[in-house]
Amino acid sequence: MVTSKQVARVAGVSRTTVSRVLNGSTRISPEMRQRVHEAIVTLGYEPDVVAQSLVRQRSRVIALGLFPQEVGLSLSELGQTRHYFYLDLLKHIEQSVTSVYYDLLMPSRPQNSSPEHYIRSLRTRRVAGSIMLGLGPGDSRTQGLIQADIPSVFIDSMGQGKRATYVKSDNVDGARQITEHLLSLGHRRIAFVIGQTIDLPGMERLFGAQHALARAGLTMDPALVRASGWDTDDAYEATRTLLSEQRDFTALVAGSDLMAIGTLRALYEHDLRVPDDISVTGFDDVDLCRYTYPPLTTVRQDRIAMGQGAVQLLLSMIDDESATEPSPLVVPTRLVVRHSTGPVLA
Amino acid sequence: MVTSKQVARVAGVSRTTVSRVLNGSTRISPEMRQRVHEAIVTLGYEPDVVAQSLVRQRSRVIALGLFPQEVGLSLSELGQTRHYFYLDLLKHIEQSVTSVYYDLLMPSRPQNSSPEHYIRSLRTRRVAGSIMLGLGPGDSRTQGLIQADIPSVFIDSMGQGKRATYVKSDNVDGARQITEHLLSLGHRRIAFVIGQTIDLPGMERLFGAQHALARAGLTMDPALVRASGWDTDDAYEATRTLLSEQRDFTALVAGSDLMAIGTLRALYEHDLRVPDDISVTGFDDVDLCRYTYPPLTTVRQDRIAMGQGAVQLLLSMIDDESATEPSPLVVPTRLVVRHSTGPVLA
DNA sequence: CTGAAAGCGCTTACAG
DNA sequence: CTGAAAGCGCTTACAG
Repeated sequence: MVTSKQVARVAGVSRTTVSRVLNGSTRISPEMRQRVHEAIVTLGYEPDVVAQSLVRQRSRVIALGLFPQEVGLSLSELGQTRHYFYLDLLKHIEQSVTSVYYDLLMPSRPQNSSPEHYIRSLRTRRVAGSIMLGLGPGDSRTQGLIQADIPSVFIDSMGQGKRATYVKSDNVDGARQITEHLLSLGHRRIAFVIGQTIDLPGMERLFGAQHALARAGLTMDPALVRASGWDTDDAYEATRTLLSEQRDFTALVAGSDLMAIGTLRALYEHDLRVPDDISVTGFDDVDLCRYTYPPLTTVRQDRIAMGQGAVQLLLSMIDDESATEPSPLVVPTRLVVRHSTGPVLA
Repeated sequence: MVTSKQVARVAGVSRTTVSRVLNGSTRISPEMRQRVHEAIVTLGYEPDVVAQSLVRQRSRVIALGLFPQEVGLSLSELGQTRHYFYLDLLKHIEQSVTSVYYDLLMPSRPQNSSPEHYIRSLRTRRVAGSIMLGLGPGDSRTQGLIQADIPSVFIDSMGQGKRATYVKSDNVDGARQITEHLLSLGHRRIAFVIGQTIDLPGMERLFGAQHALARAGLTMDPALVRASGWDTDDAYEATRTLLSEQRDFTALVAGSDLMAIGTLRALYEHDLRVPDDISVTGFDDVDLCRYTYPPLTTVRQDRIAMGQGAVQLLLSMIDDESATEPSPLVVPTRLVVRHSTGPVLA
């Protein structure tokens, strides 16, 4: 490999000067700068990032932590329906990270991974920061990260500390909007097939719905609420069970779009038509929404704002050592009305 | 951070000894080993991987390259239906990589990425090797990698060199099996909605089908062959077009399971029943196959063997500098008969 | 504006 | 079996 030493020799300067040119230091005579640049091109030099990481005590790498998990596998779960939205979000994260020339790392995680262990492994890799996507509420990694000095941003789970903050959609407002949409269509008996109530999005969406109901002078009927899990299949099963137990509702709010897909299938199998017999709503606004039958009324999460915002926050923490505790970013959501919802037919 | 120097001091030995204990050198007295271990535990020491990488001239990191792409984004496309199978495969790759304590890296790639540029960026990162998944036939990265000294294995695209090899399913045989299955059910007019003919899996599957037909004394009718692209939607559109032009076929071979899903939808919209009116087959055997209606007859790709095999090959190249040119791994495929295929009804 | 020297945290011949 | 010294390829005070 070409080293800075060789560049220095060819350019007839010291390695110090080469380094300075590379790092855009001022106080370099144009002539030196010129000579060094020529040598760099001639030799096809590119600095060794490992050496840079060592001396700077920090690499240009951002660790990615995904989902609740025991075994430490990050990509394993990505194909699951419950993570469909995150796949899309990940794209924007990667885009932002890549545009500032950081790499994304999936650290291998040992089995016996205590919080300390996890932190230590990030530290020995000298990662500049970490982005944690969709962790569960009691994830051991959160513990360590919020008190460590490694900048980190959590998406869809809460983590706050001197060098940690989080990003999330305004789930409460989104759920409120969509529930109000149903109420305005005349629905009064509304079923809720939600993901889980212990994680952040699940909790908030439930809360938002309750809020909307309360405003309308209604309360949520516990018999119409099912915390099924976030997969398409979970929602499918839960909807079937719900239908077998009672079917006096005119609308069903699913916890996500992919869940709504499961719900739709269960309804069709029961010969119920959407939206004529029952209105159905999703959450997320993934691309598939346009392909369901009928196209899904849902709440759009602004993944661009979320992804870019998360990276932005992270970079500002990385660059500003002395930063004050960064405040969380709450991204607005927006109701998208398609054809899976309609007025109550007397 | 705790350094080996501190460990040495606490244990009352030299850093050399600490290093030797860590790297499992023999020729260490049990007593020394004991003392060092104690110090390590006491201090919670873990070696700095960046420093290790520098001195060893190699990091414990494997770069991941995914899909044909201009912009250098790896995760962006993962959600597309055409990559559904790869998501599953990726899981096994990660599992294998992680079990030997390597990290997976998605290097950020600059826009003007020439082959040399790509190689240089891997080199300055000191990656131990790279796994390239589903690249297109003329990918610029392949060029560089096959002549570079960075060990690399290509999955589903061909790349061979002194330090490069590839892994793929036996697509030819799989396509042959499934075509013969249809032939044995009495089908003679068989349509093919295939992904693309320029990439490796597409080419091989087409070839296998032709082979089976030829054996039966038949030839492929060009009017019944559509190279649509690999997405569900592509297959959906292609099937619609096909049906609008001619419908004198009794079976349809889709290029993948996800494509078969698109095909099924198009057939239903034309009021054709599967398998009574038309038999349909997929390829891959993804989990969704059991959820389609009817469950899909398909060819199973052994993703475990592919993933583990790829990592195995890579590690053997990494560990054995002087290795001879490694031979490619071709993983057997297996016909899985479900309910989307049936005999021709007179 | 420029360079010699020290140092980042490790490993590895080389001596003993 | 053990350690002092050199070195991996950079950057960064410190002098000048």
